[in-house]
Amino acid sequence: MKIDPENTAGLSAQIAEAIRGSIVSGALIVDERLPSEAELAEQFEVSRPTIREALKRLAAQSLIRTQRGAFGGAFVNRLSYEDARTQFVTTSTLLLSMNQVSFDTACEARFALERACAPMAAARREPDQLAIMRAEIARQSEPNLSDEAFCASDVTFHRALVDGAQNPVLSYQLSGSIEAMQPLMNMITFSARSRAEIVAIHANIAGALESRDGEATMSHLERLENYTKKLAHTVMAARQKARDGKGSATLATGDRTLVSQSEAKDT
Amino acid sequence: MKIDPENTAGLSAQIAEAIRGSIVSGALIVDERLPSEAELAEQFEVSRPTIREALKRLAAQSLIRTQRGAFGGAFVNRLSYEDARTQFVTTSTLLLSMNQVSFDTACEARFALERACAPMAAARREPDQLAIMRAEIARQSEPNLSDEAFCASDVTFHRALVDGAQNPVLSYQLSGSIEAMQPLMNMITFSARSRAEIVAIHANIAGALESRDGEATMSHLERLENYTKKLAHTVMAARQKARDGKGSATLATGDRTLVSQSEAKDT
DNA sequence: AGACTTTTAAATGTCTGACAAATGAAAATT
DNA sequence: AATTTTCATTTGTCAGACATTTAAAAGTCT
Repeated sequence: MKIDPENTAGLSAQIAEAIRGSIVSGALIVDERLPSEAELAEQFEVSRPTIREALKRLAAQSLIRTQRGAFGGAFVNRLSYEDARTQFVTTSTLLLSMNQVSFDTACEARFALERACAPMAAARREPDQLAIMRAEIARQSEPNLSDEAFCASDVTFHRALVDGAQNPVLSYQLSGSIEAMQPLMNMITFSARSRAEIVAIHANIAGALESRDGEATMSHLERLENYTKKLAHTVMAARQKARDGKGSATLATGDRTLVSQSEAKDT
Repeated sequence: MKIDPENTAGLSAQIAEAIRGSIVSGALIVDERLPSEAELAEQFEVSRPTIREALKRLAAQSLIRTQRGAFGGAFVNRLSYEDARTQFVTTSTLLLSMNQVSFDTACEARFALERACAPMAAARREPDQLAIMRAEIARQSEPNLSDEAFCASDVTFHRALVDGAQNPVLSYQLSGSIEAMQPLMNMITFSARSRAEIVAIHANIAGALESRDGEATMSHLERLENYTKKLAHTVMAARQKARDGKGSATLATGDRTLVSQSEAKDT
């Protein structure tokens, strides 16, 4: 593990990379304690603040955790599904909000992934997941529910569906993907009419899962995808009209992202 | 944006979180320059090293980039698909290597996701993707190819398939997922016999995509999944036998992960 | 002897102050 | 007018110091 002081990348970045390599390669195993900051500073021949910056980089990625006090220090973290999911959600959310991803593209990806686990969920779902889905359907039927709460319930519903596949790796990816789309979904204002339609499809999905019918689950999901896209298009068309009204020229195609974007200044 | 000095989370973590919030909420837009470290230190009423640690945390997640010199500073980064993918791959790789994920579970997730984009790839694939797949099939047929090179070619092949769906969000997730599984795949030693089998299935897949047959693509992918699992089980059974030979008692089920694991010391 | 309290050493968290290096803008020079 | 030099700004790094936390070790009392 040697460091090049001339490298423009910066010492702390190089050191972080070196330690990350040791973790990935298995030289440092889970729960193993790293040398103290003072020792690391000596090893890498840099100062303690530099080491600390490197460690903070690793901590930001949940690769290590630190503990104060005697016999404290930095320890290799066991990356939990929850930690991984959180990171995935923040990354995906930012990706969607900063890259002018069209609503259709994001929506298509999300439902393609969700359909992927429909057959597995139909085959393996347990009463728990069905119960959650039924409960969320009931909540979504309440008339006094805010749009945000409706969307949050939607996320819980679909997460239960994904969890029904009983595959933690799939759950990690899909629930992250679904959650990352929530800000986009929150842009849609749901009328009583559209809510009823969505709840009906949700009920279809729950029913298909109950009777362990994977094919039906997939086709209902497809209907839901198309309906969601249609709703989004309606919202965007309305906004487009409002924008046209105040005279500013904007994109004519209705399939751009809903979130407001800063002008893309490519570096 | 106020900070609580009494919070046990640590000042730099709180400050990083505050700035992250400003970025996610849109208060800070892409390519906007943050105040200088000295100014931030004054605003948050902490010292510059503390601010620096916070900024390094954000830099580790590609949320900001820094530039030295006059009119330099920290700038909000536009998160690119490539950056997001890289982060996703490292996170997923670590997750798989540190959580005793069974090979079957990871394999099942990977192929479920890949099948999800098969219909879209069949409908939209362009000559480019087909050309890449044919080229990789040719490479995989070379007899003098190392196992690692064979796996790398495998990744390229499947990535082309995924890219065929023409959905960048899907590509970001799936190619990341496929790449994260490579270390597990590298554990398998491919005999000439098994390579021939895999190449044949790959050819089937390419053919199905060429004729835009989504159903056939999916069924070939399913065959490939089952064959991959079978291969892994054979390898694991052999290792199990070797381990039994030297007398150490281990798990009897053959579906545990291939990678060596440290004992799980739950915190 | 055993249980409880106090001490203590090690480690991280933070601060102050300083210097080096890079960088672009403005000023000076040709 | 073009080029070079100067210069202020900002990040990168360092050194040393003190505060705070923590668990082990030593001490004390019953």
